[in-house]
Amino acid sequence: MLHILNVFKINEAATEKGEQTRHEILKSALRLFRDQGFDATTMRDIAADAGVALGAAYYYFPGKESIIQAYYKAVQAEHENKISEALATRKMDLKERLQFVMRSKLDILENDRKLLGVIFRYSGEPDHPLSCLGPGTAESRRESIEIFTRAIEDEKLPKDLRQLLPISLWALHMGALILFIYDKSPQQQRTRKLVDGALDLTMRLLSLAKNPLLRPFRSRVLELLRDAELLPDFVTQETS
Amino acid sequence: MLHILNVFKINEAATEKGEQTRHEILKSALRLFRDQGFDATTMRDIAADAGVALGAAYYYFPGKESIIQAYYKAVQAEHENKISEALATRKMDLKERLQFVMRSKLDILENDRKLLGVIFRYSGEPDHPLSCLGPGTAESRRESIEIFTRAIEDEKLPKDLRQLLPISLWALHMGALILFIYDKSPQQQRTRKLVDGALDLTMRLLSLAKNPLLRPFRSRVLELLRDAELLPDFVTQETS
DNA sequence: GTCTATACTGAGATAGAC
DNA sequence: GTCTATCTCAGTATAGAC
Repeated sequence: MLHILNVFKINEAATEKGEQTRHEILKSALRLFRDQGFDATTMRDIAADAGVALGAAYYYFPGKESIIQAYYKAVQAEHENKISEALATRKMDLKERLQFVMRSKLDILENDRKLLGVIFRYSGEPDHPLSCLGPGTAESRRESIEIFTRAIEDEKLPKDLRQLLPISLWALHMGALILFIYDKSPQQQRTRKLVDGALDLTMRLLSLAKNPLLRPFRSRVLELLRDAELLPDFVTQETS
Repeated sequence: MLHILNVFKINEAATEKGEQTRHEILKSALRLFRDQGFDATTMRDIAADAGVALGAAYYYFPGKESIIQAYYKAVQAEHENKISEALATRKMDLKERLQFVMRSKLDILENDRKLLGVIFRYSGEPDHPLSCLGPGTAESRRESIEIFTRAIEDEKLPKDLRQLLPISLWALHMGALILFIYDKSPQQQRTRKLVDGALDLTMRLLSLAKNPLLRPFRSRVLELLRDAELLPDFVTQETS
């Protein structure tokens, strides 16, 4: 039952009073969210549990959702740490690297599948600052895609695939998170199997992509996504 | 500026007082939602606009979200009507039929892209009755997938593809709706182009699927989805 | 800048009268 | 079936202690 809060230990050590309080509030909030669910937990509960006044909670976090946002940022930070560490110490081929990226993400989120759902709450509302596909989260999304870019950067790949792959893998990863949330199988085996299988297919597709028979498809897909502005430039930048 | 409310005309004609009131509330709600957005509109606004008391609004709709649900049901009903009519009157080949299904859906939702976002609000919360992927909306989802099943039923297709295609097309359609919501291009050309292009690719892939070179992929994909319980049986039935 | 205490507002939801 | 009155509670505002 290892929880994500390890991340905050960095802050917890060398910190002034303010950061300490902020951390306490965050800790209480996450425990309550995990315990009773996001909607059932009130800001008053959180403040009470953290031993501060309601105003203090609002002083540090504009609202409940921004606490979730802080949590997800911490998740991403931990994910990046895990990956940097693994890339530095182990020798892995492409498939192993991608597997590591996917699996470690699921491992981190394992006990927080309910919290994760809140991340998707505004996915259909472009203008909401927490829309997981909107401009408000562009930076976080860019970082997330970057992880995949790094995982494939040593690979010999044609330029177009180098552009296409990270965003596709990121999309796969987002889909996996959704499935993960709905997955009632023990230890979410279903999701883990699907991710492995999908990566396996991706590997095969990659080597197949060079086949002359499939060339037209490859450029067709790229053209399509480019027209729809679904390539990274769109996803990572502000749309006005 | 043709709006979806035509659908309700069926009710509007032969109806008792109750249905009439219900319809008035729905009509007011949708107008206000379109005008000021879903969250900015209160049940009080709706009741006032419809000329009934707050309690009356709650008598007919358990809450704001259930109004959206009623709206989306009407959308689906209209979609089905349009398609039945088109299938009965015109001769279309497979691609034309699928294009018609996709395009008519976008046409119906054209002016309600903001409302549409609410449909996705609980996509990350399996237990919420309005989760667009959860058990609570299984019936509506089944109907939606059925539309695609009907659109391909006259086609000569191997059994496995017959099972795989409707759910894939439905997924494509869901993705298109998301893109549609975010699409700021005039008349949402981007989304429409993408849908056309994606269908074009689908057609090519279909004919390619018979190529011996791609056989292993086909069965691999199917196996993968089956293991992940992502084929219709999962999506349309209750999960306990 | 950090935090407490308290009170207010607005909105979703419900109970019970008619 | 419909209305009025009321409840609850998230979020805000504020005034002031340190």
